[in-house]
Amino acid sequence: MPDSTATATRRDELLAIAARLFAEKGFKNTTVRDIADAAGILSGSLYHHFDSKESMVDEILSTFQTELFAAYDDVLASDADARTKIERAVRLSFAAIDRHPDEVAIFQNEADYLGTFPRFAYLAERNAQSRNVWMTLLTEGVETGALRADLDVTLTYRFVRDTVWVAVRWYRPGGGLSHEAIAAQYLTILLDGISHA
Amino acid sequence: MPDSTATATRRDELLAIAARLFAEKGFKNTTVRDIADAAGILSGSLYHHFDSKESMVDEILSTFQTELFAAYDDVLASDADARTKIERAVRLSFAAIDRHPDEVAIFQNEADYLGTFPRFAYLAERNAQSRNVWMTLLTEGVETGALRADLDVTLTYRFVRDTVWVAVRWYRPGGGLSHEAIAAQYLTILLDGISHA
DNA sequence: CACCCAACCAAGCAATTGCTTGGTAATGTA
DNA sequence: TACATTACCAAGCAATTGCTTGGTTGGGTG
Repeated sequence: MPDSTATATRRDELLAIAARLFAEKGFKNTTVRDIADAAGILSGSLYHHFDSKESMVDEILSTFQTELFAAYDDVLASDADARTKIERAVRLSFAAIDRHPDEVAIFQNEADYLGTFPRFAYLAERNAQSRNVWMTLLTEGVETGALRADLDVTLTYRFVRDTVWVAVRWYRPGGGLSHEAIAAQYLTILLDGISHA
Repeated sequence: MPDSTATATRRDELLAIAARLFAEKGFKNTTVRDIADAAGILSGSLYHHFDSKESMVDEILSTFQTELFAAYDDVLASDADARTKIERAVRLSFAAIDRHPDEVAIFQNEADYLGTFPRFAYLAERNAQSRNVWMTLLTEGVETGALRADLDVTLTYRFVRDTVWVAVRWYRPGGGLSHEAIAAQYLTILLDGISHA
């Protein structure tokens, strides 16, 4: 029996190495020789596993997005109240940063640029999908009275989206602060503000 | 008398063009030919005005940082109360995004990478300086009772810093929302939260 | 009129880039 | 033993990159 696990494992190893470098230095700024060096092989050998450097990023991003949006759909489909769903969506985002920091960083840093190529058109679609999720949750929150009535929902959406994901810039898995603790603190600030009650 | 104004003007034009491209596509991803094309000249002609592509970013970033931190120092030195100073610092940041969107974007996107080169060591220093400003303001806010006593000041600093600057990703000067309006909305969320009172 | 100089062109070079080609070593499988 | 497959190497090519060099132009200045 051919060990398809070992095959997939080596590929996944290389993908993980590439993801780390793309996240650290940027996609364009990472050469195939950088990736190969980090993996202990020659650059040409990468092309035994992948078609192109572009297809590496493509696979990294699309795999991650699929997983992430499945989780969002779960929250949307649940029958909890608006506030609970918002809290779950926030916590789930910080958990994603914890589990896939490189993927989140790549998406944050490169999506705008990569999105200009037809191949990465799905990035814009996912972005619209994410917007729908948050706008739905926030609108429901205002309508049910869980959130302030005078909220600019669009602006709040941007605020929440940006603040949650930008944490990938400083959060390091295994550091002093767990992603759950950060999510909790963030939710406190978001929901109740930093001002003295 | 040689017209030193015209000289400086052409240089500034070229710098502005480079800044726009660096902000749009990234530093590494923008070629000197891109810049020259956008300016209507040949790539080699850029080297009549600048030493290198690197020195262009350098000048763009250092000029902006000098202006920005002068404004922060103003706020810090004022004798207003903590909450007023925080509000002024926030408003001033959104004003900076309004006046220098390209420079802010470049700093946000490239500072981490450029900071690894000795030439751009000042970026890390400025970063530390910015941290000092915010930590001072927030700590003073907690001590004077303007802010909640249970705040994680370091975490709050990161949230404030990130949220303010990340707005450069979607804010467009001259759009429907003024930077003052955005700052006001943001301050409402930050200080009082989005939850129903 | 002779000259100056800022701004630019034309041409190209050396380094780096993504990627290709033909081959090899190791580990299985029939 | 013959064959297949996976993972890799060695060498190099074509395109792109930042930058250099020597020369030209055109609006001023003395």
